[in-house]
Amino acid sequence: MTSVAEAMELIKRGADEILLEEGLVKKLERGKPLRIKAGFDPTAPDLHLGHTVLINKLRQFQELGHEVMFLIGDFTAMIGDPTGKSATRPPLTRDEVLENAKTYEHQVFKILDAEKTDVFFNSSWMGGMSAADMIGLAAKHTVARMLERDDFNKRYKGGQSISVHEFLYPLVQGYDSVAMKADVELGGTDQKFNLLVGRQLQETYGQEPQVCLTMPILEGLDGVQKMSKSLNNYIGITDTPDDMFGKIMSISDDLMWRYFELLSFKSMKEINDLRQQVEQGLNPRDAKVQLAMELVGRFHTPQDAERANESFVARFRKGAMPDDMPELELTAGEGMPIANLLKEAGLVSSTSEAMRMIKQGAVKIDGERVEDKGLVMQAGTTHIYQVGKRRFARVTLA
RNA sequence: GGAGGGGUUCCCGAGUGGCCAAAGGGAUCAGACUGUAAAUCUGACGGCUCAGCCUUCGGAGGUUCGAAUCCUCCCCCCUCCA
Repeated sequence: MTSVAEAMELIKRGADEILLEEGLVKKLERGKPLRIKAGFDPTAPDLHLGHTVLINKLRQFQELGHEVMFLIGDFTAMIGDPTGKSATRPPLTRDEVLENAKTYEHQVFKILDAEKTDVFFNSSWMGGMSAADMIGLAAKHTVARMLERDDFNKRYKGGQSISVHEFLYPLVQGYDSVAMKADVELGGTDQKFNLLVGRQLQETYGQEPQVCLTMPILEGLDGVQKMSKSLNNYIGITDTPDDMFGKIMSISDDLMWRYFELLSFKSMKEINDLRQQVEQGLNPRDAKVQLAMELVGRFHTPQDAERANESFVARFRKGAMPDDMPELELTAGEGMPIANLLKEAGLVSSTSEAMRMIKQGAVKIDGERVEDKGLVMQAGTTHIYQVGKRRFARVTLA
């Protein structure tokens, strides 16, 4: 049995803020499994490692023997979270929501134990709420308190519009905590306000208020901006083993430690030991390999991780070709100029780019650098074409 | 509804008649180097039948030998007032 102090230390790892810490200690001291809530928007089923920071924390609670409640915000998705400056989202159909939810669960259960996770949909209690109930709920909170929220406040003061329904989002999210009798709710730091509304509503409804635990937003591959698909600095959990491995190897040596803390299941002691070894001369690359192996192994298999590692070493340290690359056949007629071929094969986006790549010495055929940009490839040949270190294709001209 | 300001190449942002395919930064890509797709340095960065040509500066017209730059109309965004 883990002591309360030990549990607190685990829980605090990587956490941005715990409100209130005393509250959590008190709950833990009762020795009963706590009800841990985390809500997810069913609009974006493609998870990346940034999302998993929170899910890892859930897993930790699960390992400590608590009850994880995974909430799919199918009802709240209709409102659209006003957090940040997100634009109005198109409403989803029931089928889309269910489809997304399924993908979500599938991806999430690579981290969480499906057997020990309860999945909830907030439409199951919100859907039946009448207009009168809704007004009742709205009556529990004041405009002044809503305006305490930083982004509402800025928008209000800045003269930007706030739709009335946007005030409902935190209320509904808060009410979810009431309906689920949550002891703890997890969220990103940007969710702090919403989480606190849950606390307040629970008190209004005569429940012990939940503890709010916020997790930091993970930086993307650039190490500066938050990881997101639109910034294209993400590592998707469905990325191929090679890709995932490579992307992790591409993060800076500094950022690596942040990833270790937030993404690795290694204990902080192990991580600190590793860090010390690097300070004493261990190649940071080797530490990064460990991280890459762990994560690829988690989302694929340990064998995949092993293979990805081998192919990474072969390709980037020894300059070998990858084992599998796209194979395609193009019709050449009377031969095809190299620039067009590269474009057709999808290795470059335009013939202009192809010309540039050739000038820069980035294009190779079967490992031989191409010097002549007027080169015409004959029909009936098969070669491996390469642009840079990462783009390959085996092309047969017919 | 009224008064101002603005829309430039992926993003930010200079450019107010020719020297503009358009400064600078970011992102990206390539090369070199290396300890890695880290870091650093160098270069490229609209398209094409590629040392030549074609198309871009919110949209449509117009003025001019010549327009991102001037004129007209239209669309969109922002700020202030109501």
